[in-house]
Amino acid sequence: MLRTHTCGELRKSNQSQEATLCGWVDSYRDHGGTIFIDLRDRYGKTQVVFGPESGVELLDQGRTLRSEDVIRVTGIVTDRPEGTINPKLGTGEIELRSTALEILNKCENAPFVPTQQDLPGEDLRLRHRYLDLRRSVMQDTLVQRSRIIKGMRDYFEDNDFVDIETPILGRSTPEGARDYLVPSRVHTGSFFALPQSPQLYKQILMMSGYDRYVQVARCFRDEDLRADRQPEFTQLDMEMSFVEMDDIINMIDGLVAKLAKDLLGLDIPLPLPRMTYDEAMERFGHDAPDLRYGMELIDCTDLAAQAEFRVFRGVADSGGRVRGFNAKGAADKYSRKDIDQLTEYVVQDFKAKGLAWFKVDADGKLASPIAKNFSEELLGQFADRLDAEPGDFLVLSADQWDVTCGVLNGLRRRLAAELKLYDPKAMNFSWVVEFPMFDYDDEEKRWVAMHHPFTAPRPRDIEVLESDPSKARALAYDLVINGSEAGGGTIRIHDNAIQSKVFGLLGMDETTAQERFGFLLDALRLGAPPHGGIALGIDRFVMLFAGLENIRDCIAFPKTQRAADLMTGAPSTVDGKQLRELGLRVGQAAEK
RNA sequence: GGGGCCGUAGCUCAAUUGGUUAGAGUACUGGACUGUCGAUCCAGUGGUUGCGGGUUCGAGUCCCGUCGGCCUCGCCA
Repeated sequence: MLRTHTCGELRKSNQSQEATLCGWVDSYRDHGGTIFIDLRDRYGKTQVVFGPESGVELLDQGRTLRSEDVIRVTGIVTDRPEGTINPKLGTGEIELRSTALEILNKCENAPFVPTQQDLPGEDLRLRHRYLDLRRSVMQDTLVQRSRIIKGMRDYFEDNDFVDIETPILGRSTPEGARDYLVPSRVHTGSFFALPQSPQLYKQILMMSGYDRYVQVARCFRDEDLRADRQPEFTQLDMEMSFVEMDDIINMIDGLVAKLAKDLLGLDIPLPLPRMTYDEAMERFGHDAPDLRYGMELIDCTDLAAQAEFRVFRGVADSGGRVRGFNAKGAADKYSRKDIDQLTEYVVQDFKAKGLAWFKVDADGKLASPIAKNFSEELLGQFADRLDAEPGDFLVLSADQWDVTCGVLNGLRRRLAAELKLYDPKAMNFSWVVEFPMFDYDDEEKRWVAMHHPFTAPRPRDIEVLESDPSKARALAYDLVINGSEAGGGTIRIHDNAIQSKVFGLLGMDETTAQERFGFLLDALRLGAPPHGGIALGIDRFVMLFAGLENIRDCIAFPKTQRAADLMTGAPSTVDGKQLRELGLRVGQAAEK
């Protein structure tokens, strides 16, 4: 090693020892006859001193040092003089009196320095990621990430899971997300797909007798990005045989409790609370409700049906819903202009036609531009239903059920953030279970799997599978942390007949099913144990555990919203030769 | 594919209703200084206001297009 100690290591007990440190120049303070350098590595900072006793030559050399130079410095560990101890540094009681300096690499004209107080724009940070990753916050996050993954691996190892790798080059399936494709040179005109998840492989592993499988798996989905979504992400993927839903959930409960204890020092009572999908949508309008605050949704459709107000009655009469919630004491926090903005938000983002609202005045009466359309008695009933007290702010959405879900979930999250209704450090874990098996796709005019086509229905729903697919509920479960989906899994179908039936419901004829999933259908007739599993989004776990607001900050080399790597310039065009070898020609749209 | 915000010195930002020579902090360069730790003090360098077009006597500012970053709806089994 070029160093004897790290920059976070030296203490008073090292007094008078000779030590050699390597690191980056964090800052320098030149007083003429004395120069101070804070030398930094990922372990900490140590003050290095070049003084008169260092000699003219060394002092002049020290004077050339600038931020982010990489140096190797040897000196004597010395107690700091009275009154110059720096309590902010772990090494603040000592300093290194330099005797030799080697500049390993100068840093010239850095576009930004990791120590500057105002963070540069994110494009610059991504373009020069090596500078950004030197920031202590980024280093702490990546260390936290490493610990989370180790915690997960230890936990599953302790529970007799086997870590098995599955292929990155696999078969494309049109179901689900868009695939990233890799052309095959050997099979000209054919393509591999990068895995959206190791789903089928892990099921096959269950049929192969590895009854507890785990993998830290990289997954790829070619869909548009979000603050919490990257095209390339990492899952903690696991699968178990001879289990029921409770077994998987209990296993993950134990993991969550362990991670919360080890990393955050939190004691999480188990079992984690559960609610069904139907309950979540009814109470919160979303399948990953944020339970850190209240403002639960309340149905008022029956009251709306009695109103003269056409918007309400029309919606009630046509099978829609009128629902809302009460933002306690928020009436004076929202001006007419603010409410106009809320209205614009729900109209633009959730296809609402408008937003109904009331402020509760000092007498407990509901005040609003639309109040004149209601009898006083009916207003009183709305007030009772919504538990209205003076100063409350009530919002209501009148529309088709799915629109009211979107609108009210959006408003609930927005108001909770604006009104600071929760402690940003609070952690809330819960399960949402029994998702619908299917969603109806209006464009394709067919049923599509809500989770994936291998999901088992609740046993009692097998008979309604064909008669009324919308009623069938799945043995599916999502882990929700602070209103964010942190993982999801299902019990799988382990019966060939049911699997074929589900493929059929999804509009897949037998030939297609055989072609795409023949190997699975075969395996389901050759000794398939009941099995199920789950995948946890590791990036989101880290993000939520670290209290970060976007997923890029917990990934070393993330993509931008347009799915590009600004540092390397990926994706890029390739040589004509490479294309010819693959038998590919780029079309006009791509050339433009 | 739709909606929104942003782009001014290396970096972070300012610039009145469209009006004189586009400013500040920081970084950088030179100088002073033996105890600082956001060192301090003095002086200086630094600009195609992302790019292209338009409106105007006059555009950083208004309009259109385009590139890039972010947020979001759709999308994400």
